[in-house]
Amino acid sequence: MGRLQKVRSGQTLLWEGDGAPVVANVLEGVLKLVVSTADGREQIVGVVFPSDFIGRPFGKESPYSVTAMTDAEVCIFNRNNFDDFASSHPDLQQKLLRRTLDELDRARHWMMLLGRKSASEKVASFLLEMSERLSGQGCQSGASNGFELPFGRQQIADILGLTIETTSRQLTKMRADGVVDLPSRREIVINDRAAMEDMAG
Amino acid sequence: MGRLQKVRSGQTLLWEGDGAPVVANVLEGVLKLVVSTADGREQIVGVVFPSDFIGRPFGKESPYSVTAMTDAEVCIFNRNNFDDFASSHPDLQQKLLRRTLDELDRARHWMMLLGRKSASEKVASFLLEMSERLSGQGCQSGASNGFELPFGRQQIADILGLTIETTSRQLTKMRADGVVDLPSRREIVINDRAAMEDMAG
DNA sequence: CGGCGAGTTGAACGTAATCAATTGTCGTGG
DNA sequence: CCACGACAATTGATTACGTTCAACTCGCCG
Repeated sequence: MGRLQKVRSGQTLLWEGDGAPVVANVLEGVLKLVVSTADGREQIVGVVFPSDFIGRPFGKESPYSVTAMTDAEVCIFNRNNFDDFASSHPDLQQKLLRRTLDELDRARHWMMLLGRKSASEKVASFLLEMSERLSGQGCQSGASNGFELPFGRQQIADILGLTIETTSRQLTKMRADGVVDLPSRREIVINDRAAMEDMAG
Repeated sequence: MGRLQKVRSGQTLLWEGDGAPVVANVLEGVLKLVVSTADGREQIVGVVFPSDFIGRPFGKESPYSVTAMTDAEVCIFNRNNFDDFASSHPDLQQKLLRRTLDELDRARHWMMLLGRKSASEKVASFLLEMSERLSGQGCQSGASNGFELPFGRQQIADILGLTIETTSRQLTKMRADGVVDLPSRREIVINDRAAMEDMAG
């Protein structure tokens, strides 16, 4: 019933406003959910990791684009089939409900960040959340202090509602203050977690 | 099984971070969902109207406060009872899932507003959305051009991630430009909907 | 070595925040 | 009915933060 599909980094799986004929499960890789304005500004409204769910069951059209940030692998279902299947499988539906409620909590928490936090607070909050979510993935459990981000500066900016320059400046400053190390473009090492948590507001 | 409860304007039903022992249905009035920082900044992450749902099924603690913005009336359920009941009633669960998915879409759309829109775009978007949501409530169907907001300037600011001063200035400017009328504190009349939609970005 | 894209750094600008004062509105009591 | 007080909203002046525009650096691959 599900179809395995490989997606290359940068490739878009679903387009904002399109009729969304599919839902999917992420097996491998990281994808982003993006909302855009007419004049090209972008806001990333969600980041999807393996075992997470993609698409909009019971809906007409996709409210956002879904694009791979790394090479990825997803298991695709026809939406109508899936809707029917879900309707007749309460246990699946409950699982889906729980996930959706979690996503909603996360989104609302993020709204506070976008609406009320300063640039430095945004970056600090972001690094802490990524440290948590990525270490769930990685080898050891618990939040490890070093991790590799699956995306570049521009994408961090699109998540935080900042420009790439401001994002870069904040990271540079954190490094200067000794709060983090930046061994390579996409690697982050949190030196002083307590200081970071203070900064996050 | 449900218990009717009246709530006075300003009264808080659920506190952020508290164990949330209840869920509820709104019968009458308007409530807000609020997330706060340690230093007192507030962001409204949701506005709840009659027939909408409140609370966090299948969760430990409430991720936000719920406060009445007007006198209100809600139907309260014990959360554990509700969870059990939902688990054994797939139709209810599906309804809840649909609602939650809708809320998630709305929240994500709002993230774009908070992260990427200018003050004037925010206010315009806000007025258009309220025009839609409130006219569903009111007498006639379709979006009517005049409506009464259930909240004051500070609360609009807390929804848009702005200060009260900026919000006020934007409204004044829109009135000066003839796009809206402001017959009283809480009344809005949209004169030029097309212009408003342009402004919304 | 050269060229390209991603990232960093710098300087000037602009938007919204902040601080402060004034106006307006509503409810209460004289 | 009007005067008053309390609170909400508006308006003004100034500041600060993040954006914008531009130049430059770094790492990587041909």
